Amino acid sequence: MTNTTLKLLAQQLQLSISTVSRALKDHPDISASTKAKVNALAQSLDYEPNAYAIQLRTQNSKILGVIVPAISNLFYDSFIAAIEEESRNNGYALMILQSSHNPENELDNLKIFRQNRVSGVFACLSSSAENLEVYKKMNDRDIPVVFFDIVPKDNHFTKVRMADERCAIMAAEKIIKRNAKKVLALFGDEGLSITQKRKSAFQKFMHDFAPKIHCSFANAASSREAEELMKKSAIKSQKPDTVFCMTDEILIGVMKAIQELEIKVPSEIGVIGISNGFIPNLYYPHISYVETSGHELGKLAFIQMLANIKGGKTLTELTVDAKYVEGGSM
Amino acid sequence: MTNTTLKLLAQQLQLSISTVSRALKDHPDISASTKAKVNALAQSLDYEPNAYAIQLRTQNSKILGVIVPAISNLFYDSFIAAIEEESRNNGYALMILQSSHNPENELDNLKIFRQNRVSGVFACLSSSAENLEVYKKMNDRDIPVVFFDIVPKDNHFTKVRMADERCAIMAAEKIIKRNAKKVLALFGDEGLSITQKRKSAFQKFMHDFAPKIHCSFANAASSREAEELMKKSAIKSQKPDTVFCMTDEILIGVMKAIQELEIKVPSEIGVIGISNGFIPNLYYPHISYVETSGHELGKLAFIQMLANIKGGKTLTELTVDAKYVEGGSM
DNA sequence: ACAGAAAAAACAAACGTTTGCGACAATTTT
DNA sequence: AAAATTGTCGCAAACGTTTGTTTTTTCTGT
Repeated sequence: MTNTTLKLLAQQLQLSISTVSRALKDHPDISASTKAKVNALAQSLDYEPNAYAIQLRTQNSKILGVIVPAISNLFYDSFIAAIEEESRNNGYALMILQSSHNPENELDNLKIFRQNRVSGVFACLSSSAENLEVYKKMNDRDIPVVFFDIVPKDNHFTKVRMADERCAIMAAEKIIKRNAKKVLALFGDEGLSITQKRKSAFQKFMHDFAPKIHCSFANAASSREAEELMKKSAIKSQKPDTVFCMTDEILIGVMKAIQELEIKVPSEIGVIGISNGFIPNLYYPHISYVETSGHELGKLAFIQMLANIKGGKTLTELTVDAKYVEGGSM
Repeated sequence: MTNTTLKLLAQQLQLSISTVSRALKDHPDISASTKAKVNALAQSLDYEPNAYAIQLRTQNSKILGVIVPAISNLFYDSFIAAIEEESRNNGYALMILQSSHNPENELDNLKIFRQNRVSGVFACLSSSAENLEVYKKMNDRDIPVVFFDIVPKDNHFTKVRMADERCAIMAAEKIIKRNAKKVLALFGDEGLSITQKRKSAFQKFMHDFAPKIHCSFANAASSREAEELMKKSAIKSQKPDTVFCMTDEILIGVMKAIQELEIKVPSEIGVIGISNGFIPNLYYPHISYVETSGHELGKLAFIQMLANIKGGKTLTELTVDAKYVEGGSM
């Protein structure tokens, strides 16, 4: 079955293509009666405008690209869900690609985006390798780029991210309130700027406001490592009475250790994390956490994108604030 | 900055557009020397073919659509990850939309797909409401549809899904091997055909091969409900010694109850689930489960899609088999 | 009844490709 | 030496829209 086009409609109605086109979009030049006829026929032949022809003509694809390290990720998928929703409400379609933490894939994906003349791209850098030239090239072509979560240091770009320092500090505050004596603070991949920010903010705050609390810091690149660190720490004579987990991944490892060693939460040990909330609510008691909402971030990113698309350049770094969610683990 | 087009290249090289076009795709008509020149200039001006013009001309979009109830889902996101990977390897781009379990959104999304003349769509029905006409319409327009996971009963479509009955039976076998005396079997939303399949297969198998084991069956629509059911059951004088969880959601609720009541796994109770593996590995000991891999399913779906696109119609229902993964919970 | 204005509709070009066909030279064949 | 073949390349139409401009039709007021 051949697709129905404006031409087909025009022929059947003995009208010109332009008249049909204008009728369909309710242009004032067209009489009410013709509009009615056109709409009726379009309906019955279920006409669907060809998006490609439109974009070719208008140079506006109404497609946004998203590039994430991995879709299968508790944080990113809520981010994606948010911008997907916003996109649909604003007449945009989404094209989602994942880099799988591989810079090469990232380049391939960006090429697809360029070839599809996306109206904008949301990007989360894959790993620490900042190959920013490509993104600059997109900006040169008037394709706005909004970075989220893992953003470049360069501030020629629009960026949205969580208030990383605030997150860490909020957690530190809670730890101090709990009257902790000895805390184990576990952070993620040392190469990531997000880790550095959270770690240094946490360290500084603890040092400034609770110098007497004994803190041991460590980095765990995986859930497994976090589990090992927790186990080792629990065997020592001086067991920690509170553990801070910078990411869900770390929290998972820590909780596995806690379950295995049958340590009681929160009586024997307090647990606090930074998370979007899914993982902390898997346990009993629920783990207290500082919420970093991918959903919120997505909404914010979308607003920025729209502003970029409509009103030219607005190069800013925005952060979405965090809030503390009480579980029963502190 | 204006995008570089074939026309621009042609002008700068004093060649015709068609020659440039052919040179770029290594057409035998063009001499090696011209090809070299063209490629060189194209490179330096980094020419990117306009996907829209191409599709308008060739009527082939090289874009595939995916429609899922929700991206934020442990199962779907691995499915998506798989087809995203395959797509990229095969020169397709992916357009992902979520229906949010809302049939209306599903329709909107399908419209976007039609307007973008996607080459095919992967669809997972949102809820039990089967509005299949739309999908038939897509097939009429030679847009292949591959249903996955939640598929229609109608067999005019290509479908891939997990071997639901087998999953349930494999779990039942393990339960019998464990010498269970009293088992609590928890299933999901009763309206879903997937629930019915798993439940009836499980029941029948237990009845046929282990009639002496006492089984109580129940449906839980949410994690919360599962938690309640588990708690109630554990308080009874006749506690179950084994619990079967049809989904991750149920497993989460059950484990929360188990942690709260401090029941020992597997000595006091055996736990087995059906899952893609993420959730079961969050606990200590790891929960034993029958694996339903979204990843596998995605690969299979993609193969089916390619077959549909290339070789006309192949209307079949394929299932991917499950395997048992031993944790420490049985 | 007629000029002039307003309303309605048609014309045509453009967006960036692909591709069948024809043009022209250089080379080979008879 | 004429004819056929081959190697390179250009012409032009087409894909389905949108939109500025022009043409045709209809409606005013006098």
